[in-house]
Amino acid sequence: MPEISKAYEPQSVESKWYQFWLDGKFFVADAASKKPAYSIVIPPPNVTGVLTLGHVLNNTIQDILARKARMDGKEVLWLPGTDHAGIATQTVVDRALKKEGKIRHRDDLGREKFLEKVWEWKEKHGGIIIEQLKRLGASCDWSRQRFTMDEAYSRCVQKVFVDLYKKGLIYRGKRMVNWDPSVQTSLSDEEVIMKPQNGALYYFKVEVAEIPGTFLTIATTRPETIPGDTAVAVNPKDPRYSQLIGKHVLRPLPAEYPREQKLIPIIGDEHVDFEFGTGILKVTPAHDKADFEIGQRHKLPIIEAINADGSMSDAAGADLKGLDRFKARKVAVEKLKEIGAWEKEEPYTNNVGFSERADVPIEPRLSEQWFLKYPSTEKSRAVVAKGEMTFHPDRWAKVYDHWMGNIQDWCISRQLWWGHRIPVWNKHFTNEEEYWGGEGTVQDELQDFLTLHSDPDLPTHNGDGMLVKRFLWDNAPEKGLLNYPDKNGGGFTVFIGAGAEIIPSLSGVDYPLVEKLEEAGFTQDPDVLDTWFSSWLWPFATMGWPSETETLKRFYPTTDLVTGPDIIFFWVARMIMAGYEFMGEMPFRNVYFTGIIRDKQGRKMSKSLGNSPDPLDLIAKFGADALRFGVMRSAPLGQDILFDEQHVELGRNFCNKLWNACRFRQMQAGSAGFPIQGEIVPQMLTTDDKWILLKLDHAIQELTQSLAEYKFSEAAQTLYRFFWSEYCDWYVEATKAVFQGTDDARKANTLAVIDFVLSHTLRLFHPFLPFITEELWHGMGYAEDMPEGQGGRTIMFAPWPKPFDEDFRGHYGLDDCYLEMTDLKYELVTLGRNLRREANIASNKKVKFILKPAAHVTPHDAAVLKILLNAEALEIDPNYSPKKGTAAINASYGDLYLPLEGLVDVATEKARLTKELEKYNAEIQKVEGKLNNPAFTQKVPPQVLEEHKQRLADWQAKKQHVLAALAALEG
RNA sequence: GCGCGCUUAGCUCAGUGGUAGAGCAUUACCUUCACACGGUAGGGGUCGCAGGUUCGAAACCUGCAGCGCGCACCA
Repeated sequence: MPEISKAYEPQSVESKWYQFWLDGKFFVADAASKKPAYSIVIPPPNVTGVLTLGHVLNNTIQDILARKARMDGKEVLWLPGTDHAGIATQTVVDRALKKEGKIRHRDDLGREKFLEKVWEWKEKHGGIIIEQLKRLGASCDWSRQRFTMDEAYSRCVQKVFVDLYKKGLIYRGKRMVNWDPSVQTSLSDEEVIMKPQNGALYYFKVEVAEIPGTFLTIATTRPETIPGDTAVAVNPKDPRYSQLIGKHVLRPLPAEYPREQKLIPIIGDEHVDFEFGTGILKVTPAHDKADFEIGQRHKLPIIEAINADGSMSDAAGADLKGLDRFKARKVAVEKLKEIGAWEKEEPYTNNVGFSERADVPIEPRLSEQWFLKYPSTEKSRAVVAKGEMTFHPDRWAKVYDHWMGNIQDWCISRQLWWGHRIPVWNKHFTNEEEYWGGEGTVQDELQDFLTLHSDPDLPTHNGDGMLVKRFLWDNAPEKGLLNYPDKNGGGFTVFIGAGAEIIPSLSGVDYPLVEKLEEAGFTQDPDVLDTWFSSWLWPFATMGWPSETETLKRFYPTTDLVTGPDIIFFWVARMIMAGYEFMGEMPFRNVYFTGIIRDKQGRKMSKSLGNSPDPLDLIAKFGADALRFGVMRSAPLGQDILFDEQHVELGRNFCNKLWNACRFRQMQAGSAGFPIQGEIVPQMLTTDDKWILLKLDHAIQELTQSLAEYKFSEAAQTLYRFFWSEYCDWYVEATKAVFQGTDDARKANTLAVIDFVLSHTLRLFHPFLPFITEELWHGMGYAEDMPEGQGGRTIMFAPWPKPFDEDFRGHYGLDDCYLEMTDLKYELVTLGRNLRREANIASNKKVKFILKPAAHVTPHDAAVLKILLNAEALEIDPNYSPKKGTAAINASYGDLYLPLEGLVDVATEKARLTKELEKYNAEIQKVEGKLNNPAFTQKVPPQVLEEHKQRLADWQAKKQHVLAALAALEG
């Protein structure tokens, strides 16, 4: 540090050291290393995403953990990568292409061309967030960076699909699913969020067909689905209506239908709540989950009134057909009014499911999808319940447990193009001959291959083995497979799941299966898998599974996972299940759930609110370290973080303080004009030296403890307090007494203490502030004193400071009594400064103090007091007797006098003392009240009694001192 | 509806039965030779409400209120 600027300038420092770390390959994990392993996998951000404050929080924590682990001597793997994020990415690219006017709909391009565009987009924008993470200082092993659609990763996904299928856990079925009409895909239950919506409850009436003139009133929130009604239901125990069960009503819509087409039965079903609405429920099996179940129970027909895109179908009738579902609601109401079926509407708030991503109301829709029955649920649930895997904060364990206890099958297929395509091929055959093919045909060849490589243990339909599945129409329902894949015509369909193990390049079998299948007219299932169906494999798929790689052996299970609680079910729970199912072991030992970043007002960050600052702007303005520190200092465990730029400013100020504290040391060394050698001479240590060393020891202990408990904000506060309030405010100021003196040996020793403290402090700071600490580590020359691999090249591998042991304390004479002794000295200083202030003496005015000490005061302590009090002179006089007009404070360290003649009017000082006296009197009364209570003195533990007695004595002593001071003032 | 969490200074939060704390904000004074991205000293709280346990409650128990979250859901 030859030229030290007055303020820390992060920009050039940050890029310099990040490049240095990359060049040194310091982030690269060595699977062959003998060190104990520490590993953490990044929650992969969306490949096309940009860095948000949420990422900053999350990745700073991970970086702190990783850097701390390196300093603890661990072999650290922090494995980075990105997620293909099916819906999000497809939507982004789709929108961009439309905006450029290149397409009106993705069908204009077709699947293959569209996917090319997505890959182009990925190549162009996919690196952005990774580069941004580097700006933040993330110490990821970039040589192991993965993407969820890397070729090897895709093979993992295929293998998992086929394995789970073989285990009977994946099945295809026609079910009620959550349908997003905007993207036109199914969604899992987790992707649907319920939102209260202000709507109306519409009442309309229907005539009972068998009893003309008798009408029933039905309440519904969705009149537009009336054309899809295939029954009305009442509770069989409801005396008002039970006698009507078995009769029919005339459905009012579509209005143009003839009478016989309007007849729908009145059925009895326990599901109906007779207190809601009128106690009569219209049953729309095609568009409501509960109604679908009623429909199944009563074998009701299903009429689809709404199309996949959310428009009304032909079956909705002439009036509604083609309309958007919400427009249709209004039109349906109008129509009911027109035909005289209308009764009334009431305002009503109900919960409506919204697509989490597209934020549009989802539509329950009957469709054929792939489902997964979750594997390894019991182990996964137990490991958290038993505390073998720890959640921080632990209340999330309860949320997890509840979900695991009510787990539903997972709809894993999506009607998208961007994603892992389902590894299933099928072809419909009209007859057996066509299926078997003639001698020498592709068909025949396929049969031979598949029979050879199929799994004999698999339950079969026609003896074809595992990977060749023939689902005859007749057999399909028995297997719970409803008419897959289509139900047109006779014949049968062959279904082939091509798992990773039979793809030639992996199995060593030289047979291009997929090509042959396609040559034989097979087509691949058009759907892709839910993005999370690849993400849930992340901890081991990124490490080379299914191969038993060295990385996997060394670093799986991972140590910590850091993520947001919003994806506890999407990702965390599923990773745990996948870990047990495929690795036989938990994927991570500890999970840390961050809070959610909100703005100052507590609102979620969002683009539309414009309350989401760009972290890169903040880095440019304040520095990456400042951003990290500011965020960490305001991120208590388990609570949301209210973000305010002031926090970052505080981080910037803190870095500057650190910078200048080091600058101060350099300036003292420079002016000392002699070579510094770092050895501390124990005999020369002052009480201040011992005090700061003991404070350092405390800070090391507290910090180590906080980090072990994942209390990052507490850790940041400890650092802040130690460095600013203890080191800078007291110790540095106290050392000026030495540096302004003439004793070179003392100066050298003080510098040695400073170097000791700073070199430890920089290490304690490094996980939080990687850039500035590296800069100072080298600039201050501390690197030179360390062995090559342990701080000599980079602070990254400098050993994490350990609390002082007995030998160390003994050698340097670090007895805890110095803490108390020095605290008392500093207390005197604060009281003395207070005296100045109360006397209205300007900060820059030097005045004379007289100290009447309680014990011997060394020349060093006297010099320290003089400097800290900003005194012109400090006279030590054990026999001092104050004259009239002298302000005084009385502390354990001694009595301090400030002759006020000509400085202030005595009345102000008198008022101050009187106020103080009142305070002491009140305290004395409080303690005396307790001590005079026999119930207290008899029942309280002796130790507490002693404390109270001592406290009383202290207050009384202070009172006496104030009385004396008042007397002194008056002379 | 079920479950979880929160309520302490203007703000954000620590505080597991014994003298109410921190940071920020705020007020006053100070450009003193590391730092004004700074220094020094202050002011500010019936610890959500009501009961109970206890010699003693911010803390433990019960009830209530308000806020937030998760799950389920009646059309």
